[in-house]
Amino acid sequence: MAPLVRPTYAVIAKTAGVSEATVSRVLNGDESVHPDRAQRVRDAVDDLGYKKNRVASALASGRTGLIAVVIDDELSVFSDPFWGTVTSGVSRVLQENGLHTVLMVAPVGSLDGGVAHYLKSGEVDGAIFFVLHSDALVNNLKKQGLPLVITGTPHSNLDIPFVDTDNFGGAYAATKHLMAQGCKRVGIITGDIGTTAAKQRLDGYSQAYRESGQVPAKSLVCEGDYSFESGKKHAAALLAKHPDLDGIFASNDLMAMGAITALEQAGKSVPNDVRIVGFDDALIAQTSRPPLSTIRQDVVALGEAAGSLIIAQLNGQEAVPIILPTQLIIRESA
Amino acid sequence: MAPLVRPTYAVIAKTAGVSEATVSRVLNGDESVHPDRAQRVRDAVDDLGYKKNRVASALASGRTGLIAVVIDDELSVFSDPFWGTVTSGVSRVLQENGLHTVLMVAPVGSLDGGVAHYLKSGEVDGAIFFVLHSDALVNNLKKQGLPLVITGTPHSNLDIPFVDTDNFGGAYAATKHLMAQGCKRVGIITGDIGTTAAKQRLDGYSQAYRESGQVPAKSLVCEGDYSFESGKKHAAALLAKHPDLDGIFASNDLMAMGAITALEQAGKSVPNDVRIVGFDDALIAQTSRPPLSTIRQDVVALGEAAGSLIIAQLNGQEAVPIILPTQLIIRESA
DNA sequence: ACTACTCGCGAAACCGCTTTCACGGCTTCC
DNA sequence: GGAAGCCGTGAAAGCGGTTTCGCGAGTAGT
Repeated sequence: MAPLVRPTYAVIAKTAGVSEATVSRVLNGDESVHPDRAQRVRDAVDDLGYKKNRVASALASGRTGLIAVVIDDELSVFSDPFWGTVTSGVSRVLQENGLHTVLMVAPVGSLDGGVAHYLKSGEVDGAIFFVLHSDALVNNLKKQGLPLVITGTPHSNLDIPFVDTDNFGGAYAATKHLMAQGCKRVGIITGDIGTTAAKQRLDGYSQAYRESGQVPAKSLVCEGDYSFESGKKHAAALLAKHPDLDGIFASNDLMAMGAITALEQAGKSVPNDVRIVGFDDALIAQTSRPPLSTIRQDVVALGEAAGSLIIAQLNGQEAVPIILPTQLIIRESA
Repeated sequence: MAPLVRPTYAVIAKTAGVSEATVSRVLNGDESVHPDRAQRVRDAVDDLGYKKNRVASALASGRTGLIAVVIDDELSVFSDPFWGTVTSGVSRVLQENGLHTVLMVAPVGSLDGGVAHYLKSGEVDGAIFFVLHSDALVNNLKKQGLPLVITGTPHSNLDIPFVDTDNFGGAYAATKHLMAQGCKRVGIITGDIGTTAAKQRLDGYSQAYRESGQVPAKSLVCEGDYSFESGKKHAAALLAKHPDLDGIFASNDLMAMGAITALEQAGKSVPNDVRIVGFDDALIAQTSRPPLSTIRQDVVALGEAAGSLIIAQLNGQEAVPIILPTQLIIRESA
């Protein structure tokens, strides 16, 4: 069993017959130590079951081994499995690299709030921002030289590395698929158009539409809010405005399901009368009736990419934005 | 703007005209400092925009202000919004108390793995375990005096405070409700019976059944695995065995939805022929068709309770298990 | 053979905060 | 009036690593 008091460098140094400085060198991979002495140190470490005290190490070196994952929002964000899944991806990559994930779920608010202070206090070696409501804090942190990563394409050009799903490409593929199935009049229910993801998906839809030789009517575009209810409401509205509607691309699966509900209530059959494609490939896409055709994004990979960008920065490597590909999943709704 | 180099006690002490010891006392709420000097210190802190270096503080005091949330499983756990939601509850409570959440998603494995080492290394002031596969590690940590909390009732009596939902009461209420609606033959699709939660829900069902003057037939009990597919499969099997089946209590909403699908495929109407109640009140319960009657558990509150139990222990207070009540939500499926 | 470097290694300063310990000044009690 | 006790305070010793600096030995250059 492990000893009650954990050994320190002093003990290692004595049993290995070297100085504490040498112990530190060996444990930090300094090559300049003679192999024999290095081995003696390693033996002592093993014998004593030594584990470095990361706090002391952090104080001396200025590196804490902690990366903050900041979710600038209320708790509700986490009830969506999306962010939880991204977080697990982040966590895994960091853990593999000896780093740990500190979770901060809170409205970030001002530059002076608790979260801001924590990030500035040097307690973390880097930060990953999920939902970004204001650029002020990240700009400030960037100036302080803190390695940062943003998930989702930022609105403005922040010159901070980010990771994102290929929203444009996914929406483009979804719309193309609908048209390939023979749809002539395809509506879109977007997400909050204030977010870049929603905007990019709309752009992908528009592009595919134009390539079919038509211009999407303004009235075919509805701005939803990613909720089931909004999908339902806008699908009903679309149908009312366009009785010949035969396709809908919804910016997420939940709205797609709302749309299915609305259409069936209106006596339309999915996919016979109207075809529907969602986005995300969430769990509900499979349990939906009919099972939902959708654009799969690899959410864990998104988190892993974010983690790897942080690590790249810590290693002084260049960190360039990462855009992950999507995949069209064809089920029964389209 | 904040100064480039952060001030230290030395600076505060000099500008306030006191010793560093006094600065420390003031900043840690020691009452014994003369009010005037204390105020001078506070003024200096404000003027200089001082923020305590928590790493140095941690080294000196032995308290890191970090609480680990350990999920002893693969990443997949997080694709279920359940744990993400619990985590956000934990995070919020801790943050309010000046503590931070360190997320560890990994198979804990042996007593010697990375997670185990981290927890033993004194880098965290406490740990909250979510999915617990083995008692060995927690027992070990408990012996070391680390404040611990477990979510979910442990199998064995570990004498470690835990938080849980009133699984028994919820299942009891669900079954009672079905019977009150006139159901005579009610099946149950449980979760993995190896988990205490699944067992408790089964017990609640059995108890309600018995109080109706009947004994639930063995063949009315199916062991599922919380997946949509398993709900579908077992509902079909139940119906095959019991053509007079008129009610199903499913241990979670996803299985309840699977059951609805199976029943409708078998030509049964929900709720007219068979009534169904789920458990969780997940998002999908509302979007289900028909909308699912279910047992709501307050998942955020579960996390908050876990956080508060950790805090209680840190304050030297007694930490007793917390069981959170459930609520019957009546929609259309029963 | 003598200076000039290099190289491995240990002594010691240092990271910034906490906490013990002891001291000077007061009050309290016989 | 003197011993005893209390209180607020500062000096200084840690906490357990990391890192600078310089020394002595070994190698090389002339």
